[in-house]
Amino acid sequence: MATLADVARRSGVSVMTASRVLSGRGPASASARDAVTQAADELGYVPNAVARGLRNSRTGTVALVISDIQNSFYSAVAKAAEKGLGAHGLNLTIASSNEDAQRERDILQAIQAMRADALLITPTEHNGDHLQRLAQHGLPIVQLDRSVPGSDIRRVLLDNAGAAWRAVTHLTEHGHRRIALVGGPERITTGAERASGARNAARQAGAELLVAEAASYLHEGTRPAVEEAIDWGPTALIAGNNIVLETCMDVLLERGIDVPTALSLVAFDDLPWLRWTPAPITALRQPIAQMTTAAVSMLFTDPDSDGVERRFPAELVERASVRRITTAS
Amino acid sequence: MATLADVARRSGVSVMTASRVLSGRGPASASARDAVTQAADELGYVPNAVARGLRNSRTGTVALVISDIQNSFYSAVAKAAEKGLGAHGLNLTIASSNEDAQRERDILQAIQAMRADALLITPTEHNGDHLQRLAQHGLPIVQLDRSVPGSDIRRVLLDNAGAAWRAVTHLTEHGHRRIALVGGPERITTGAERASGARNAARQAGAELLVAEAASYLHEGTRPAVEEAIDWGPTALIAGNNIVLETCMDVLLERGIDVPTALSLVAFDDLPWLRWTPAPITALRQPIAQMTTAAVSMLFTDPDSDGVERRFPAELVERASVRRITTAS
DNA sequence: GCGCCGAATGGTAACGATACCACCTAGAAC
DNA sequence: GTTCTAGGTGGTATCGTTACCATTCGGCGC
Repeated sequence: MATLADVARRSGVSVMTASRVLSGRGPASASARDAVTQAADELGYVPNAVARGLRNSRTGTVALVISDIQNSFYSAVAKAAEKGLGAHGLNLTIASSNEDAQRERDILQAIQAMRADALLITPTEHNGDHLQRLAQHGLPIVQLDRSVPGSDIRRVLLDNAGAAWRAVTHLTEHGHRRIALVGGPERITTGAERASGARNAARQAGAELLVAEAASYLHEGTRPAVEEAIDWGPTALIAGNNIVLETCMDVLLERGIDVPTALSLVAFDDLPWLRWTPAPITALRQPIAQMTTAAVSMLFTDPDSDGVERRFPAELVERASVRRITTAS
Repeated sequence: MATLADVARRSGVSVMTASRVLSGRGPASASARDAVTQAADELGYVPNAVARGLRNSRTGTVALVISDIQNSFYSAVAKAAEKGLGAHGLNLTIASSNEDAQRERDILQAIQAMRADALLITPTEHNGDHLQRLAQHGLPIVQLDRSVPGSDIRRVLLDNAGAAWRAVTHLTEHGHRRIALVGGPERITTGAERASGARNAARQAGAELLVAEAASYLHEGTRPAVEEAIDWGPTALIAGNNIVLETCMDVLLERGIDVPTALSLVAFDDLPWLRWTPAPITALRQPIAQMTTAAVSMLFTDPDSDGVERRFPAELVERASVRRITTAS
C-alpha cells in the first residue's frame, strides 16, 4: 500500500511537503499542490490512520458499549450514534456486553487498548470503578439510558420515574385499581426509577400496585416475573421494557388472555409492530434518537461546563390496549 | 497513560524483556516475569494497540458494512459477527451506508485508512470496482446476504431463488392462482433472485404472478410497489423482505384488509412479532446467525481453498396467514 | 543596496511496540 | 580446560505520520 514517502518520491517533493498538501495544513505552492495531489491520485494513496493515530494520540474512533445490539432500543441508539459521529468524521466501534459484567470489563480494556477517543456506554451496574478509572485517564465518557449509581460520570437518561408515573396514572384514570408492573432488575437504575415512579402514582391514586422484578434483561430472566404478575390477577399490566414486553406477549398468547378485555397493557418503548397486534398497544415513546444525539454532543463539550445529567421525557402514545373500567360499586 | 518503557523502568529490566514477558513470546526468567507483571499491574499498563498495529500491520479490527443497523436482519448479523469475532479476539467496527453508494465509498475509504484486517459487507450494487480494489490490496472480504454481480469476491448468500420458489409453491399448493410478490429492487441480487425463483414456481404451477419492484430498501420506496400489488387484487401476497413487510402491514391496516380471509400473506424473514398479529404470519426463516458465522470463518480461510460462494436454505415456518382456497369450479 | 519578512521547503525526532540481531552467561559434553 | 549450546537479555531500527525547527528564497520598504 502506498505511503506518504511513495507519494513524495513520485511528485518530486519532500515527505513533509506531501504531508502538508494532503493534510491541508501549512503552506504549499500551487505547483507542489498539483504534483502531490496528482501523485496521490495515481497511487491511490490512502493515509494510514494507525500511524496518524500513534503520532497524534487521537484515533478518530468512538466506542459504543451496549448490552445487546439486537435489542431494538440499542440498535436505534447505534444508528443515531453512527449518524451523529459521522458528522464529526468519526468512526464507531460497537461492542455488546450481553449484560455480563466480566465481558464488559474485557471490552473496556480493549477500548482502552485501541485508544478510542471517547466512550458511549449503557453500563451494567458493576463496573463503576472501571469506568471511573478510564475517566481519570482523560477519556470522555457519557452514560446513556442507565447510569452507575453514585458516579460523577456524565449521563443522558430518560425521566424514568416520570414515565412510569404517567403510565400508572393513565391506567388509574381509566379506572384501574389493581396494576402490575414487570420491570427490570431494581439494581439497575432504569428498573429502580421506573418502579419508584409507579409506586408514587399508585399511592397518589390509592390503587394497588405489584412490582414484579425480572431477574435480568434476557428473555429467560423475565418469564418468572411476567407469570408472577399475571397470576396476581391485575386488570392492567405495564411491561417495563421491550424484552419484558415480548415475554408478556408470549405468555398472554399461551394463556389465551385477551387484550384489552381481560387485561389492559401498556408498553415501555414504542415499536412499529405495536400497531399490528389485535389491539394496538399503548406505549411510552422514548426519544431515543434525540437522547443519543445529546449524548454524542455531550462527549465533545467541556466536562465541567454543562451539568452531569440530562433527562428526557417519554411521550404516551395512546392506542387500544387500555380499557376503561367503570366501577360497578 | 503508562507505556512499556514505564513498566520496564519500574521493574528494572529492558523494554525488550518487558515486551517479551507481557506478550508471552520469547524466553524470560521467572524473576523477570514476576517483576514485570507486578510493575504492569501497579501501573495499570494497557498495551497500545495503535502502536502495535503500526508495527505489525495488523490492527485486530474487522469492519462490518451494512445498509441499516436498525433493520432487524442486519442487527442479527451484527450480533452474530461480534460474537464470532470476539472468539478470535477481534474487534468489530460497524458502519451503515443507508443504501447510499457514495456514503458506502466513503466508508470503504475510511476502512482502508484504519487498516482493518478484514471486511464483511452487504454491498450496494454500485461499488464493485471499489471492493475489487480493496481485495487486490490483500484485504480479506466476504459479501453477506447480497453480492455485487460478476465479481469474484467471496460471498455467503441465502438460496434466494429456492426460498421464493418455496413460498410460491406453498401458496399454489393451497389453491392460490393469483399471487403478488413485492420484492426489493431487481438490480440488487436478492431482489432479482427472489423474483426469478417466484416466476419459476408460478410457471410450473400455472399460476399468475405479479412481481412489484420496490424502488429501494427504505420505507418510502416500498409503498408504491405494495399498493400496486394489492390493487392488482391477488389472493396471496409475499413480502420480499422485512421492510416491505412493515409497509404491507400498514397498508393492510389502513385499508381494513383482513389476513387471511381477504388476503393470504407470507413474509421473508422471521421475526418475533409475527406470532402476535391477529393471524400469526407464515414466514421464511433465514439462518442469519449461521450465515454470519460462516462468513466470519470464511474471512480467515485461504481465499483460494474453498469455493467463492456458499448458499444457505431458508426454512418455511407455517402459521395462520395462509388460507386454503378451494376452487369452486 | 541592505536588511527584513513571510512563504515555501526539507531534515529530524518522536509516538509505542516489536522483529532482528548481538551479546553474555552458565551449564553440558568432550 | 575448552568448546558448544541454549536460555536470558538488551540495543537498534522500523512501521507511517506529523510537530518542530532550520533553511532558503523572492520581494518589499527604507
